Amino acid sequence: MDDSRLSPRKKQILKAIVDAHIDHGEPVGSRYLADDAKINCSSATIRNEMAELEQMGYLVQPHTSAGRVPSKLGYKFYVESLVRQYSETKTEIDEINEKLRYKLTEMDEILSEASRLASSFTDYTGIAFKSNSGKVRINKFETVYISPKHFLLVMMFAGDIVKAKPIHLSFSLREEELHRFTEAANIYLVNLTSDEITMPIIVRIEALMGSVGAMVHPTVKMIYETMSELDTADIKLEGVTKLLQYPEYSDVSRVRELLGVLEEKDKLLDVISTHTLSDDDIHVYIGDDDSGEVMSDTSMIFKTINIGGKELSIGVIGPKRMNYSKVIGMINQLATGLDRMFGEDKLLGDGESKF
Amino acid sequence: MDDSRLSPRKKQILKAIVDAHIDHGEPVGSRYLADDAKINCSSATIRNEMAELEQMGYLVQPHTSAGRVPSKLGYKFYVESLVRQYSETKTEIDEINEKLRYKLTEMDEILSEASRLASSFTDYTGIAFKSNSGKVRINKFETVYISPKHFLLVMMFAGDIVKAKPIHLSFSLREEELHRFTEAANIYLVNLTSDEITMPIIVRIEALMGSVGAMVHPTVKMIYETMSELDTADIKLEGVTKLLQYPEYSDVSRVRELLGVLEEKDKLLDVISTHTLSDDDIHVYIGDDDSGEVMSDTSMIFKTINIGGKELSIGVIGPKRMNYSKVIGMINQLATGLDRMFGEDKLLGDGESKF
DNA sequence: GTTAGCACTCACACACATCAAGTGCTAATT
DNA sequence: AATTAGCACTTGATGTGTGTGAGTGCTAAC
Repeated sequence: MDDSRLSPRKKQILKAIVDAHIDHGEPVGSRYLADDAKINCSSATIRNEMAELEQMGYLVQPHTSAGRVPSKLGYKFYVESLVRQYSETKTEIDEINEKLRYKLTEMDEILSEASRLASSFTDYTGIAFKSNSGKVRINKFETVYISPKHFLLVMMFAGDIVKAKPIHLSFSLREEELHRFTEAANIYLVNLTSDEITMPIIVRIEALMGSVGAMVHPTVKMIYETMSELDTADIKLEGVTKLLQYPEYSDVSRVRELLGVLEEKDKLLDVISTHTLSDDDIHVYIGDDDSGEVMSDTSMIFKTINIGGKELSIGVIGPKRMNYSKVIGMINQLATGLDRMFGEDKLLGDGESKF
Repeated sequence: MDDSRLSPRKKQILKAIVDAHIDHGEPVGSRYLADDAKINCSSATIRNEMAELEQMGYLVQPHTSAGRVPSKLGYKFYVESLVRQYSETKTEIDEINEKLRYKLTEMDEILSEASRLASSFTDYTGIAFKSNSGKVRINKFETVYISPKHFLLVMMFAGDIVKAKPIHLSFSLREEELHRFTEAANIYLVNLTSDEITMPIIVRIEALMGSVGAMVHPTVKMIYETMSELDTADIKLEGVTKLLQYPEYSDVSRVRELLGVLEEKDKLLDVISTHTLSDDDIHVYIGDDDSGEVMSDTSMIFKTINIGGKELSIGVIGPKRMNYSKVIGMINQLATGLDRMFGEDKLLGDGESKF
């Protein structure tokens, strides 16, 4: 953004307005800025400056006799200056990367935990999601024989991801036959993506299995489903209720609109992917009231990190006037914090006294 | 409940009032009942009857010049007569019992799916939960060697529950050593509940493992965590947003209160366990405005079924004036519906054209 | 036992006056 | 030329009074 158009005092005033608005949630007047915020000039001067800032598009006036509120552009300026300030803390990411890598199997849990933390560190809704970048490939199969009609299918994927699913059959299978299937799977299915599992391949395995060919279909189905699950995007939200404390959401119709979007996770991912201003790896969505966007008066801010080949994003959702300074700091901290969290011994809750 | 106090006409009027209130959400007046509902007497007569019903405690009047609204007792009468009507459909449960049994490993998914269905069949929030009845016991262990620092731990529990978790070590383990651990675990840990895994047992296994004794702690920790997870109660909610469409929740503070309870799942389970009127296996919670209960103006209705030793409850949460008739029918249907759902071939979405 | 009629109650909507916050503009000051 | 004081003006918010309509309870007639 071209900040050069703004004199130092304009910047100072703009920042003060955003700060004040974030604190109190109401339009900011010239009087307040002159008296309580430490701007060293009279309210009249500030009014003049505000008028110019409004003309430049950084501020808007809800109605003639109200104070000013930051516009989308105003927030953008504010946030970008903050991001610049924080962006030094970039080193630790690779560390977590390595540490969390082995937890990838429980990506679900990581997402939940991350969004829970993001929410608990702030007064906003926590969000964590993985995008659907890249198809996963099978490395190797293994099976565990449990009973004639019941075995465990172990799938190992690229990037140290391991998934195990129980398979139930309606007929009996001998251990030797299961072993034969494992070998076949390791020949015909390895190194494929879910899309590449085709009918001819299945038929060939079925042929190999002879009289128990019927076990192939449910098993391959499970393989396919597991791979699809790993491929698809996923979002976890935590602490949605926290938003209700803000006056922005004192109108139920607005709450409904917002929760509606949050509940439809596809839609949310869509909003994220199309409407996000990214600066380094901190992404910011700022809802726009004018252009009738889906989530007006609402902002999202999150950071994307790359773990074991998957992109994982952590952040918060809150009112447009959310405390960006705090949030950006928190998100950066969270990256390192997660590290410690997952590394710590959390068994038994009451410490390890028992063991 | 003692219905004998109510004349047939009183019952008819009471039912009509509940119905009308459920439909329109507003107090019901005598005029409406006389004209639009098919009560064959004049409004004055109905007024007299209503006055008596109010005195008996079945109706309440928000203010002098408003119509009547069913009281908790009124709803109770209404619901009970419905439950009686539906309670014949009791046979199918054993069927689902058997079919879903093999899906138990993914109890999580069953819960999610069930609450999703309950919500989609109605215009209310779906709820599904398992209570923490009974501790799970280990039947057998199995391990799969993946790499020197990485193996898969397979745990089989009573009731055909199988869980597999990957274990990552910071040092190397030989396949033979892993095998030795599996044997030890099958001797010392089988048939225990999570509480019965004690320090002496762990020490003994560590001793057996000799130089690689350090692999015992993280592994047993995972076993303990897995068992705890199976033991603890869990709730899944779906479609919380749907509640916002009802005028009962047009006040944000009320929404906040409700969502607050729903988000704290322990609290919700507590409400469920203490405040529920049960009739057969259909349970009904009716919020009471007077007694300052947690969820005023809100009702829950759910059915409990027993699957593989675990109690699973499915139902909905909605405004007090929810469509009980529809909901009770739906819940009974859902039991059988789930059956078909889980049995169906859902692979590939676009049918099985591909295979 | 039922019904018609009427006086009464009360929430709600509407109009209207008042209030306070905040602006824009002009003229005076530095 | 920039800053400031002062003042008229705008506008949402708040409070008050009144009318309206839905609905009741009661009494008297059927």
